[in-house]
Amino acid sequence: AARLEMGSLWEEFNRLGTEMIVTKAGRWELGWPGGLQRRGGTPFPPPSLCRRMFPTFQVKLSGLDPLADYVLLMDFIPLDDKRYRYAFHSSSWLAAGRAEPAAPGRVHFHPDSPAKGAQWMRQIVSFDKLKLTNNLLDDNGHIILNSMHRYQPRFHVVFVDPRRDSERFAHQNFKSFSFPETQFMAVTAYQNHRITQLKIASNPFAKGFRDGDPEP
Amino acid sequence: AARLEMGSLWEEFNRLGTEMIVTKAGRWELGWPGGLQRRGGTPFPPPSLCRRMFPTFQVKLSGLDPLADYVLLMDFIPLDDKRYRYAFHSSSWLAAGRAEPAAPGRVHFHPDSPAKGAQWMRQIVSFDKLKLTNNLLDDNGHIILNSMHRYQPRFHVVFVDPRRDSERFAHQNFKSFSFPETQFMAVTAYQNHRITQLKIASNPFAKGFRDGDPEP
DNA sequence: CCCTTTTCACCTAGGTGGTAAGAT
DNA sequence: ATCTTACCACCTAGGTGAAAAGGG
Repeated sequence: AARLEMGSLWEEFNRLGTEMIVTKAGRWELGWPGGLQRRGGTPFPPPSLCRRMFPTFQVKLSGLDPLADYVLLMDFIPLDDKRYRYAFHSSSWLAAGRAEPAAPGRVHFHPDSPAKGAQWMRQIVSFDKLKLTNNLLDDNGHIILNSMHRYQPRFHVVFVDPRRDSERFAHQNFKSFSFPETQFMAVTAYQNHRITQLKIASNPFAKGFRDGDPEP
Repeated sequence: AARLEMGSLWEEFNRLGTEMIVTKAGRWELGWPGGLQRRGGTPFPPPSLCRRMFPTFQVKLSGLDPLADYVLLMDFIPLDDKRYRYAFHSSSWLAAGRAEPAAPGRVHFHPDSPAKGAQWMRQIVSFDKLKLTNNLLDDNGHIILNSMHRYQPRFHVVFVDPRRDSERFAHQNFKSFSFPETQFMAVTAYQNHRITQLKIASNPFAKGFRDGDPEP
């Protein structure tokens, strides 16, 4: 079994309509567009400025065979075949035509895979290395999504079957989980200001944008 | 086979007499000694202020079975049974009695262990998570060393034998490497100023202490 | 006296949304 | 008008040796 962590935060976002930022910027071939430096002074910063998800997808696993090997991974499926736009006057999303051609289907393997069931169950499994991009040509292995389209994250547990011709049992060795409260709209910039404010309030890295004061 | 990376840097340190810092400070039970905060404002910082090695121990592996599993680990053996002190007037180390009782013998498993030979050989294997402490009661799994004693790092490659009663072949499944240029003296503060200057010049995290200017 | 511990300023490294400019 | 990008200030997180303070 798999229990979604931070469920109440996910639901809080979901009530407003979760948005996740997607960017391009996979790799810098020759340097920095407008100059040579970025911030502190790293001349040629390392690859990937693509965005993580917030909230981070995290699960607590149970019921695995402690001694068996498992591979954990995630993918993202379109929730419908529509394209959306945001209507500011009504603060709501409107369908705006059919979906663009689906991006290359990619999966993200949890970097600790494969590992024993005991290891996975010992603590919360966090997909905080997963990054989203809207670059169809991305070659960094990130998850490719279309902006202004809706997605459902999926989580898969694959039992590594030591038997030969284990392919024939593949369907038995595969368990998938979809948590509806983790659905989101991919965007290149936040549309709903209440989403922005909730991100700022709950993401530690956005503390610099907090107005007011404390919380418990 | 295993080739030591950054060999010329190790040799440069070794010619001067490499020193590695060891500290206590394994865990903070209740808070911060002189108050509640440290720097930026983290109220209860995460464990471990113990020190890494610099240079970092890194090797390039070859000749492994790409499809077999291997565990990589390191340990540290005393180079002699002496205690040392540093004579500033002569800028040299002098023997100063017998060694203190040996610290609990610990090993550091590379955190990617176990992994396939192909994975280990794909890129340089770096032990940058390895930390040194002089706290005999350390319970964070760090390597425990006595200050003012000399040590030889050792690197071990263990073939994970899938056969039953593989214990009987353990000696065959174990390959060890010692690079003499990685010997060092454990200290709580640097003694030889030339070591300090070389650390400052070559460790990126010490850039704040560099006087002069550039290098290629 | 010799060695250890604490605290600090200053870095590396990289995750935030804001903003203005650019693209379609 | 709508969406995208580049750059920025401001964070989190944590790895440096210096200097002062502490301990035998």
